[in-house]
Amino acid sequence: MAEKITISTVAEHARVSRQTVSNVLNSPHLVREETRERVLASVQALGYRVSQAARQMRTGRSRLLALRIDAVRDGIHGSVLDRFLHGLTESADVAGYRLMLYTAADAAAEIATFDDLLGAYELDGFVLDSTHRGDARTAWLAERDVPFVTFGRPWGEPGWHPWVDVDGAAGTEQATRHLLAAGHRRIGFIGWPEDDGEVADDRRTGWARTLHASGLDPTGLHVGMPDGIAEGEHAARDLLAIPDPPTALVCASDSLALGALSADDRTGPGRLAVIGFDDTPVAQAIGMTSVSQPLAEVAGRCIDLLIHRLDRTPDGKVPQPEQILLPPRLVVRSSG
Amino acid sequence: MAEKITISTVAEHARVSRQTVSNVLNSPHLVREETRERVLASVQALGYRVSQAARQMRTGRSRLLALRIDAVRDGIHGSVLDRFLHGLTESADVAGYRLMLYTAADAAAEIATFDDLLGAYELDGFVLDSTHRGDARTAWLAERDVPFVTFGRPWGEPGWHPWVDVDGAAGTEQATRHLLAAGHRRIGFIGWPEDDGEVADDRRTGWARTLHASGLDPTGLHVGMPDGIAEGEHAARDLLAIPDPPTALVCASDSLALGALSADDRTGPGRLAVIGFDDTPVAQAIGMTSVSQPLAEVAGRCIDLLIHRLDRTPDGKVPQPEQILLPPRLVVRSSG
DNA sequence: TTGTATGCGTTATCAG
DNA sequence: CTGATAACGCATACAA
Repeated sequence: MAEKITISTVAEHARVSRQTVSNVLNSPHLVREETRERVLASVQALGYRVSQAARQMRTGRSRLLALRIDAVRDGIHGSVLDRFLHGLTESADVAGYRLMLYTAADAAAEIATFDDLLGAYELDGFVLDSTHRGDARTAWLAERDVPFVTFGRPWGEPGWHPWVDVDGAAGTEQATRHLLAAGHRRIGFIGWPEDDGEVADDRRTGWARTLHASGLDPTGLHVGMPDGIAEGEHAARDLLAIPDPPTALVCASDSLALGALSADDRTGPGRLAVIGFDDTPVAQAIGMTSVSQPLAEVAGRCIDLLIHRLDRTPDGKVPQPEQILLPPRLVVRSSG
Repeated sequence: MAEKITISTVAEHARVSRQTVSNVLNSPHLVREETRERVLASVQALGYRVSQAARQMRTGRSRLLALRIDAVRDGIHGSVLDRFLHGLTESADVAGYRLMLYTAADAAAEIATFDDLLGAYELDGFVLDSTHRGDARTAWLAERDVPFVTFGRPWGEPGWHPWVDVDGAAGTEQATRHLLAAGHRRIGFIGWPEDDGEVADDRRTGWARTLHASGLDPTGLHVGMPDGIAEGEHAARDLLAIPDPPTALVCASDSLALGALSADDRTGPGRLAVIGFDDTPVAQAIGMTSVSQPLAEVAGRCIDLLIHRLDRTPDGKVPQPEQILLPPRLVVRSSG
């Protein structure tokens, strides 16, 4: 076992005081170039690393960020979280932060966990997702001045905290435009029920406004269903049964789209065109056209915003929260 | 902002010494029942939480475990990691540990990260996955006496470190038995190339031995391909082209199985039966029979083994490493 | 059983 | 620019 290498070890080795080493690390501008290089060389030579625990004790900051990881509700969504997680870890890493995971069954439990994590580990910030109007979690955190970002808009008042989101309406708009360009004129939409939240509205809106902009009437061409394959199939059957049925469908999720695809047993050129949302592995697997969210970028921006908020804290004043809305990208495959 | 609640605050509130509070927390048996309850009540009342940073400084233990999260190579595998991750987080939580994430491009980078994490955060242990024969990571960790478990066997000498794994051969055996029971006699196997590692061998073995046990000859009925949909389709076409072709296929992954499925355009009773492996969302989505790994249990056992190793460290002697091999479960759907 | 003293590695303050 | 000193919150040996 190698001896523990502390800041004193380095100081001795570089023949300076302990404090100078600390300065080299934390306030390089205070130290003469020559000295700094010597110290840095010693740091390298000894393989010294600052003890986060000791630093944290002194500064009250842990350089730790936290993210909730849910039980897998809808398996099909797994990969979204997956890619997001990787992006977060990587971005946090380059900024000198680490990501910690926690679980919670519901919002109340999550808030209790905030308290725990803050008390025990002095976490520097949180990344939240699946936010909704009047989210109790964001209110709790804001009230205590805990830094956080959300992946998802606070639909009520979009400006009050930092967030990053993907423009769902722009996504369904792209999908709809693509179908229009392919010659479709009767384009339906399968989404989630009206009262299912703002994301549902958002995605439907992009489709509806695009049809309108082309002088087409979306009335009667959309149906809302809970998310799921069977639900998608059912919804598609309903839409195909109306007079002058749609020749193409835009869907709010890959699950719905997958179901829709199986509702049509025609093959060849006359086949129903279907576009999904999220570009999950399922879509990739079966060659389904889908709207892809730029998750790595979302993650990167989340970290940026959070770090920015963190680094400015010493000023005393909280900076103006920033918001970033990212466009998704249509991945065209064979289904539409 | 509420005042910082330290062990002294609690001591005052409970009218005992600071030390007594510490004892209540760390060595309850040293404290009289009555006193202990009073202290615990104060802890509750004040919402006190021990500072991990301070504790860590004293004890050298962080109550932090680390896991690598890769870039998504094969999207279809995403959900496996996902469920595993959730299981780990949850199990670690109940044991009083937290999970930290890190990324690394390759084994060398991962080892550098070990060093970093150990030096800066004094991590208590690591959970590794995708281990292989002669894994440099496990050797490095073992050499430094760093506690770790792996999800996956060290195929060379199975007994030298704690691990949890899923019995792949048992999985393909179940799949093959299921097909035999359904009346199939010509059952093929699509796996990975011979030199693709031990997992590939393992999964193929289960299939082959089951056919043998039924007096059937597996010769010429299997093909190895890199993982992928297109590869699966190609492999299936090859197998269907031989004289007396298979009527059913067991596959080493859902990707391969998905491809295999699309290689057969027959419908109805005569259709090629296909069974996948991993029970990914894709399988669930399209109703494909697949072998499911008990990921939550794997995660739980990993944490158990790790904690066990951690808690015994004070003894001085390293306990005998334990190994756990878990059986997978066949999820029967419509494809086979 | 309880209290007292000390140190873990770092950073902030302040004097040189 | 550099060096001494205190303090962060907790746990441990030791004495009472």
